[in-house]
Amino acid sequence: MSSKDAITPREQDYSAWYNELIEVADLAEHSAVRGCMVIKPYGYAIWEAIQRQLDDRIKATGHLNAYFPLFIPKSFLQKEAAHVEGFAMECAVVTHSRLKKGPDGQLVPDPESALAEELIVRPTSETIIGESFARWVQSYRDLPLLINQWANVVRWEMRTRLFLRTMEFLWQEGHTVHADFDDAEAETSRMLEVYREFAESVLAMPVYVGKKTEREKFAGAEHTYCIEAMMQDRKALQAGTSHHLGQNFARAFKIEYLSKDQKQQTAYTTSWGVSTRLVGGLVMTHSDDKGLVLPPAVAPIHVVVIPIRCGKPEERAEVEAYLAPLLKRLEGVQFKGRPVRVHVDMSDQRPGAKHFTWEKKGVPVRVEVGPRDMKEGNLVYALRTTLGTEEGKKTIGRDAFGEGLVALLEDYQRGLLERARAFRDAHTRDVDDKAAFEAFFTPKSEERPEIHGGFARAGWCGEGECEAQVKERHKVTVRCIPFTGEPFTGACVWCGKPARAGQPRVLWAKAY
RNA sequence: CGGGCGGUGGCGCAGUGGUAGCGCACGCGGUUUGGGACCGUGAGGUCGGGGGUUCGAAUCCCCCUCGCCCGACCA
Repeated sequence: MSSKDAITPREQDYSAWYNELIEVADLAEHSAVRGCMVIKPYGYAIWEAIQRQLDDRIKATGHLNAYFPLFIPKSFLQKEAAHVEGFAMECAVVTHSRLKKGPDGQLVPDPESALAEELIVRPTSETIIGESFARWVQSYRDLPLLINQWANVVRWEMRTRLFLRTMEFLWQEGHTVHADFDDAEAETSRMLEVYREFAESVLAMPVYVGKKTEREKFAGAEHTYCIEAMMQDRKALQAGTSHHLGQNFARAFKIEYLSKDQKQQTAYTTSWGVSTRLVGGLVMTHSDDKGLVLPPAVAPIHVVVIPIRCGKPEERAEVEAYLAPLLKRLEGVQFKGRPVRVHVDMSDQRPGAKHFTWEKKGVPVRVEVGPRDMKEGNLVYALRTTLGTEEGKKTIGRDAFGEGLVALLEDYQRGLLERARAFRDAHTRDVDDKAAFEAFFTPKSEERPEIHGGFARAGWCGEGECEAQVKERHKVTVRCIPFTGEPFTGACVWCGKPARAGQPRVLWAKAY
């Protein structure tokens, strides 16, 4: 693909579109290390925006940040049976502490430096943190213990995709300790709600909330709650998880406290996380065939100004003088608690080329300033996506633009959420008949196998066997058992036995 | 980890045994500038890595590696 060409349209090949978009928007690239990515400055700025705003919420709910080691002694991982079972297949293992020159001059691990106990590069930190928590928690007065860490983790994946699944990824992982089950349960729910609100108000990504099935829950958890988003190819993306770990890790690591009535009690723990995968979700929720589309809340740049003429020093000076009152006006102006970010593109590309560049990078508002506008006290602006309203550029007074910018960004942010919600709702359907269920998930065309119905709400008996068969046959899984919805009294869509009592229709979908 | 397809300048590609090329991007000079400018002139590649066959390998053979797609696994 030459840089002059447009990217592959979504209709033609959704995967190719995704990969090319990440390249042309300059978000990330493959590294020399298989399965690992380099997050480029523009992509990292999006992650930083996510971090900042989520970190604010994590702190607002009483959590403190801390940092634990990258390396986990193998014996720690082994202490929780289900946990080690779940992660054993994808662990990077450190076996030696130094290199030496081998017979052929190549560096090899020095056999004499073999570690007495091998170290695992953390795939998640429940165990290493559990070991600390056991010492930190002594009394009921130490509870609840509410900790979060921002970190990288490694899971040795066989098949990777930029942002969606890489061997190393960045995330936050909250780890908390509570006196009893109910308090841990409240925490698990509270943080899921933080994620839901964050996804919708910051990422403009509508999500379904619910509980994972036994098959899909976190290795070592009592139960797992999740937020699930629908991508434009109608597949589900697990965008965040919150786990009630019960006493599983507390028992394994002896996280115990003396209660008010002088009894030694085993604590209850939770963990919850979201990762750089959200950036991939963001891309697949909003972007179009022209490139990235970003909600202003996470856009590294809110407004890019494209001067029509700025080749000569006197032209630049004129543009700068014209923009000065606007930039001054916007100083200190905030959107979603962060300064409004304006970039003036004085590079020597032609105006059209600048439009294409910034359009691909998803900047919400592009502003043109030309000789005509400067004469008339105006500027011309265009939104990255018009969201179905009237197309094209609008002329507005320079000062009026400054006045109205925050409202413009707010409308745009809301518009993206509404559009995504409408798309999701249009492709989420109650399906009660097995034949209809199968038809729903059967691609309409060989050429575009990814296009299928979307999310189906359907009855489920609750048996893992049914789930397994559906996955085998249609690559469809239960994404979650929604918290809301009428208890469903009909049959399991697959086996025909009665749906599990008191449970609503569950959410079935193909997933990333 | 299995199957398929790929790796030639930053990007996209041509080149099937005989002097490594093209387009875009890039540097310099100039003319331009309201949706991807044009002219002139330059720079840039031990052809993914290693081994083999050959007088000679980007090209043929073997091994490795990385990427993409499909499976199994997974945030």
